[in-house]
Amino acid sequence: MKFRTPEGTRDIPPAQAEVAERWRNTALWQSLEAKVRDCFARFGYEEIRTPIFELTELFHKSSGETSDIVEKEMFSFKGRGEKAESFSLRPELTPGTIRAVLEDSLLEKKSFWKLWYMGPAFRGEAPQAGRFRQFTQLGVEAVGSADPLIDAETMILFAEILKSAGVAAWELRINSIGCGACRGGYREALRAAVTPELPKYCDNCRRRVERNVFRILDCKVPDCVALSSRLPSAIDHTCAACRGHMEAVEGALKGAGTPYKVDPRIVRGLDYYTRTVFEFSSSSLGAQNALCGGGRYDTLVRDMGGPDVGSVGFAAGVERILLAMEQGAAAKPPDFFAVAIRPELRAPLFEAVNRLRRTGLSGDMDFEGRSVKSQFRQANRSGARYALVLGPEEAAQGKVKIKNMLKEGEERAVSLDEAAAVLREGVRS
RNA sequence: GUGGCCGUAGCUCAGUUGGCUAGAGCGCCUGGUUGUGGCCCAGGUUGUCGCGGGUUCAAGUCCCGUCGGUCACCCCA
Repeated sequence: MKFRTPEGTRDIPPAQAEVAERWRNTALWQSLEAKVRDCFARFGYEEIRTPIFELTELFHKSSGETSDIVEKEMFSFKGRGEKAESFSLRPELTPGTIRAVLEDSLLEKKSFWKLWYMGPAFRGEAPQAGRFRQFTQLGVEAVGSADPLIDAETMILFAEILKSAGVAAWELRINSIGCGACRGGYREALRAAVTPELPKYCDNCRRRVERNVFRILDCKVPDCVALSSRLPSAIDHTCAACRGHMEAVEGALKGAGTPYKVDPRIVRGLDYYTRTVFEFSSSSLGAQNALCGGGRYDTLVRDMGGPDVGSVGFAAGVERILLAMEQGAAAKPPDFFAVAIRPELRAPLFEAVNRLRRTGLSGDMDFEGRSVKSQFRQANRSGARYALVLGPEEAAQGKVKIKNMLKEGEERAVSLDEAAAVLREGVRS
């Protein structure tokens, strides 16, 4: 085979292709997409769509220069012409979404927006179970509110998505990393606590002390985990306002019956988070077990040149949700499959099929000139409830025969006009 | 970028200490039925054994290289 998908990318064929990985079929995707849209609608979120590439600079400004994502995982390319700016395929959708909110002056029209999105994102990492170079993110951004209830709402919403998708094995962990007022103090407290034992930490962590101490907390090297478990936790260093915010978030989660755990090790890899951060993970996933990550970002909109308003959002991996849900989905079978007894009847049959389709029924026929037996085999395989049979006898009377594929021996000849009614009646029951 | 494992039919895989013409199950096709599917029966179809080189009388099998996949580290959705 000469051509294959680029490393870390996947095709999603129709369900009948029966590829080994159950999640790779468009029937399953469509059913999840429908459920997800329904959840967003029930919670009052509206869809926004943005380009899949943006100016590279946008990601540097928003996601943070030191985050791994912009540091080494972006697919960047030069634009055309004189200016030849650098563009990048989006590694996440939050920056583009906020950019759009500002560019289209959404906040001038309404001071608070609940937006959702779903679309491809790209990161140049080494692929692995549940990790792809092109993957699909779905997420929300609630822009223009500092209300702790909206933090809780995004989490409750995602839990609802998991429920309706049929993902049972999940866990929600939350943390507060403080605001502009208290984060600096915590940073210093961390540095002070880490420095004396610095040689005991891994190479990575030693670099993190200067660049981003907080990330030491989510290092997975066993020695570092042991060391960092004794470090001061963010919650103890947050200001009264941040503590109050966290308590309100927890209260709302409890009230909604959404189970969660406070985990001081949740830090997040992106620079823009403030106060609430959270992560949904699933034990049925493998090493890459994060389903969804999110949190509050109270300074991002302002940093990007917009008004000083608070926001909160999350992003989830659609492939991972699909991977974690155990039930499959089959394609919807057509209402009928038409069979021509003689090759010369294929043209009139084709006409009949199209007439029935125009009435709203779904149906198909053979396009390979197969034998009658084979056509019935196809009818059976398609899952159609009815076979529509056109042979010399029926043609002579201007009729077609309708055969019920589910009931042995049930056949009746009717005029084409009646056929539509009979099929619709049968399909409905 | 680093490391482990794996590349044989459309799919899942077997293939012994190197040894006849490379196999099974499933699928697919045709027939058993002047115009009837599923079940059954009969027959049929498909291979660059990932690629290149080496050892050997002989390589799917051993060696080297290479490409691809996969899992893990890292990081994250």
